[in-house]
Amino acid sequence: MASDADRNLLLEWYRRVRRDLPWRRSRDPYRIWISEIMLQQTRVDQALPYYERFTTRFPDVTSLARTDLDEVLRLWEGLGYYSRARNMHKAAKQIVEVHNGRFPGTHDELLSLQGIGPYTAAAIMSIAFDEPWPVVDGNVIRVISRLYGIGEDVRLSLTQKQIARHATALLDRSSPGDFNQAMMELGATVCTPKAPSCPSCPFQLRCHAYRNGATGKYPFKSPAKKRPHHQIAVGVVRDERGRLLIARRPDNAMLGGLWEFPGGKQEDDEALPDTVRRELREELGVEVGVDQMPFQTVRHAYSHFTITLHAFHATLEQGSAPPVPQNGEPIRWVAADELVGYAFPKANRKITETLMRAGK
DNA sequence: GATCCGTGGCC
DNA sequence: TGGCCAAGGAT
Repeated sequence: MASDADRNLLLEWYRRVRRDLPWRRSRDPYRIWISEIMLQQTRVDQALPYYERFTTRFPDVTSLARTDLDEVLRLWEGLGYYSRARNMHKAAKQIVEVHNGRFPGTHDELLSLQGIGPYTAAAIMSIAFDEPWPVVDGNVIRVISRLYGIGEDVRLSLTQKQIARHATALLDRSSPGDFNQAMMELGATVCTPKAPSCPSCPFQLRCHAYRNGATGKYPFKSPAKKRPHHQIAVGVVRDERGRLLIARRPDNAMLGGLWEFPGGKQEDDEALPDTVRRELREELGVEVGVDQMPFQTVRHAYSHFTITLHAFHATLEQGSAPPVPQNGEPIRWVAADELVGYAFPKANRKITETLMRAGK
């Protein structure tokens, strides 16, 4: 199936057209690791500015390990999938404690690190250490399913194993790093999900999908379930000094470690101000007065549901107990111009931007 | 195996 | 506009 001719076609193409990306200017496994984590489910253009800021602030694994998670999350804010940042911080500590700060160089050692799975371990082994481990990411799945005409559902692990066997057979064992990056570069820039640029593809003439005029049929992916929509109401509680109440989300939760305005999901037949009162009573043990109408409404799409977020001004009622978080996580009263110092998820950040403008 | 986990760009 | 997609991993 795979031949030296195939490998050479791809490598020649890659060495001719490859993008000049910052992580391609280094063989430092630490920097390769940072880039691979950031690029998980994330486009190059979105990751680029984060990579620059992150590697400037944390030039080595030791500096990352000794920094508070809150500061790491602040640098990660907006990039999404925040468990990546929490896991990376934990892995940095593992590397310092278990490996004396030297980045591990075996596949098993990499897999034992938090946040490193089969893809990332293979990527680091091949790119940073020149070891022949094939990567199988979304790009490789798409390229190989078209190249060999694999029509089974790529959501199935059996299909992915089949594709992994092809990737192993095709891998150039003398330049595994370039080969893996070439496969991904091809998927990202030529063999794209929609309207692939087949005339500029090194595999055009040997591609099963192209020869059958069927690039749109590969890869086959079974339909996704549609995402539910929720109404969310939050309270922006202001004290007598004008400070605002924010709460930190638990590390093991969605958006874990980020800060937010307290609130929650609207129940059936519940007015939104009542949602705010109920949620703040449940979460913080306080009684609050809430505006009748929200001062801002934000629509937002998460990975598996969508929300409409309604933000209400609120104040503690006379005689209310002070806020005490029932989940044991920190809360804080902060001035509007201090909100930049905390990591907020996107929908909440839109609220803070309004408040900071109003605070000027 | 199925589900959870963010955000931005694209059509 | 709504759904799809992006260099996946953990549970």
